[in-house]
Amino acid sequence: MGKRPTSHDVARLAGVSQSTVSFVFTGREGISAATREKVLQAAAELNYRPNLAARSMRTQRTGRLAVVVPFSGLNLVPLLEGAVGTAREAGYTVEVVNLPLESEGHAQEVDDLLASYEYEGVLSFSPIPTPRLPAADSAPAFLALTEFDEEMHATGAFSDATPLVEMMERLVGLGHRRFLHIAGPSTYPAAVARRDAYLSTVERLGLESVGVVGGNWSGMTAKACVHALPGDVLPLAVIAANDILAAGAIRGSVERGWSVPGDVSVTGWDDALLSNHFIPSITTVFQDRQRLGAHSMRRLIAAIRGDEAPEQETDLQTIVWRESVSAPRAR
Amino acid sequence: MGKRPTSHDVARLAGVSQSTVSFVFTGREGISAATREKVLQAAAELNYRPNLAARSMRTQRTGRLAVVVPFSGLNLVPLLEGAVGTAREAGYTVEVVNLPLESEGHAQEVDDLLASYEYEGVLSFSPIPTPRLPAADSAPAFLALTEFDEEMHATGAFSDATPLVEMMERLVGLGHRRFLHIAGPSTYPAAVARRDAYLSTVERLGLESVGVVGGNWSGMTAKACVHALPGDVLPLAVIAANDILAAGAIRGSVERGWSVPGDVSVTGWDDALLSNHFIPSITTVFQDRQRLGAHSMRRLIAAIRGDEAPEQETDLQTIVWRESVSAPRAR
DNA sequence: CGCAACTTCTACTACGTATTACTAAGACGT
DNA sequence: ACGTCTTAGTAATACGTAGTAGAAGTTGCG
Repeated sequence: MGKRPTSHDVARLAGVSQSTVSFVFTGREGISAATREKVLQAAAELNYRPNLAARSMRTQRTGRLAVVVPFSGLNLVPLLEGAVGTAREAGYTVEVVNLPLESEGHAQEVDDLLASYEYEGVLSFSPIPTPRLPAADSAPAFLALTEFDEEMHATGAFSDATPLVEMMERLVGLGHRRFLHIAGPSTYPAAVARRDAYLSTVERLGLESVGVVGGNWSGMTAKACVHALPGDVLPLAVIAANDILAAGAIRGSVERGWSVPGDVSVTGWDDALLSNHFIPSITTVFQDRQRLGAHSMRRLIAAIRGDEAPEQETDLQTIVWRESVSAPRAR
Repeated sequence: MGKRPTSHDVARLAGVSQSTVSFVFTGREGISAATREKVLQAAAELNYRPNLAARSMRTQRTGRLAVVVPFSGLNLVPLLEGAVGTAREAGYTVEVVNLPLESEGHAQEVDDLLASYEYEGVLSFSPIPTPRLPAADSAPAFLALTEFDEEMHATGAFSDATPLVEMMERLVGLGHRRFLHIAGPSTYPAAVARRDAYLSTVERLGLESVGVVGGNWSGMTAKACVHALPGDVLPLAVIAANDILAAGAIRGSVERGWSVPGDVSVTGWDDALLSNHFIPSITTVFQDRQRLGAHSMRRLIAAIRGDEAPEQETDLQTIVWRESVSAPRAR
């Protein structure tokens, strides 16, 4: 008969009380080795697994976390991999909740998630303002990977745009003076951070900026932007917020008969799958998303347990220099 | 006091019994509109949510599904998006379990997942043999997206290699006679299916095959394979199992001074992010992974509920013709 | 008016576990 | 021999819900 065995069944078979079975499974002191062995053997024989729903009701803990994810162009797999793996090691299971960026009422949905009491913590990879927490003491921990501060500037490891500054300085060192930025959508903190870093670097180094164009993650748009440039902008350095935009920019340049990197140097971001095989291969910023995912999850779990927050990870982003960047060709 | 409200609290506030509250929330007949309204208002006031652990214990249903995922090179985001969205609409939550392809004992881990009784169903995007089910009647439903049949040939929508046949026929129509296949790892049913389709098409049409090379998803390997070709193979048509491999092959061809598509035509698979901006843009097979994910989840849920399996989706894969393919240049 | 049928609600119980309070039995010191 | 302390186990209970059996009130019909 296919009835799921309970701790009572195990107790009966082992000749002990249900309490003893429970003690064995929760690892409590004061059980003799002989009894423990008997219980474990009976449990194995019946293929017993504790009923997590019952346990959860008794302990008032669910052992479950939610990850809020904007299923969109960006590659979330490494982030998820890091987060899920870390959570599992800590004994949590992870549920994935889809929260598209475009959807109305992000904050409301996250609020609901928190208020549902079904999760001990919620980790959001969607850029959303910190939601209000439910009134209860037992409010789950919440952690957003990217958060807006009051001035809508981005914070968080994802949004660290210093590699962009470093790339621009290197380009200047190679002889570049004229720059163009192809930006991502302003709903993305990371895109905003890169745009701001671009503008402030132009300002600080006294460079010529042809403009800030774009505004979405479409390579077609990037290509169109390059086609719309005046004919006398060469040599030019294009700082794209993304490898897709960079690829579009390269395509557009080549279509106009401009050589990359001879006439136009291009940088991207994300180290997309085909970037290193692109012709020319694309200079980009590699993000260690798996490590970032794992780190975020560690922070969340520390918050749940009241532990001290783990140290911030460093070197999550590294510049990968490739063929799409060179000194401007003498004209 | 931050105590979570229960149905008893709601009942007290609404002046009814706990049973009535339960009836309202489970939508049972025989509750007057006035009473229902009173209950809902009290619940809203207390911000009451049914405790799913208690409900689950009572109903013996968890409302949870697991998705087993090989976090590896392939882009799983659309698959997950489709699957998670569909499950949510059907009232299920989805947990993500990482099961790397390389790990030992796949079947064991999936068995454990099934035997844990924590999930009503398990959907696997990892290519694994069908695991044995636990003895209980209440065994959860299991569905693997890709399954091996007894001869280790791949089945399942992912592994339908007919677009490859169609691409080869078109290439033959353009005048191609000499082919090369760059294969993926044989642990992937889809890779095996494409290799087999390649070989049988070569056979059927009496073509010349330079070989089947590769064996992983690395573009570097693909590039090396092209470099290793003899100098007199032109014109050549390269059928790569993947856009990454295709990109590597194009890179290798260009490095050897061969023009693509003039000397070498190349096809890929997956429509990777940068494929349409590649120079030349890559002819590929677009997979509607989101639709496939949603369909797989519908199948799983139908199996759980004992419903009839939904009809197989068609047109999940479509060929996208791009610049990397043309008639061989006259030599 | 009386009985049946229906509507609307309530009292009570079971689900499987973790844990508190308690008991029985030795061990130990005086 | 007696009381105390320790060890190893048991009995009993609460967690919050869904659903069964039944009660109270209302309507229908002869």
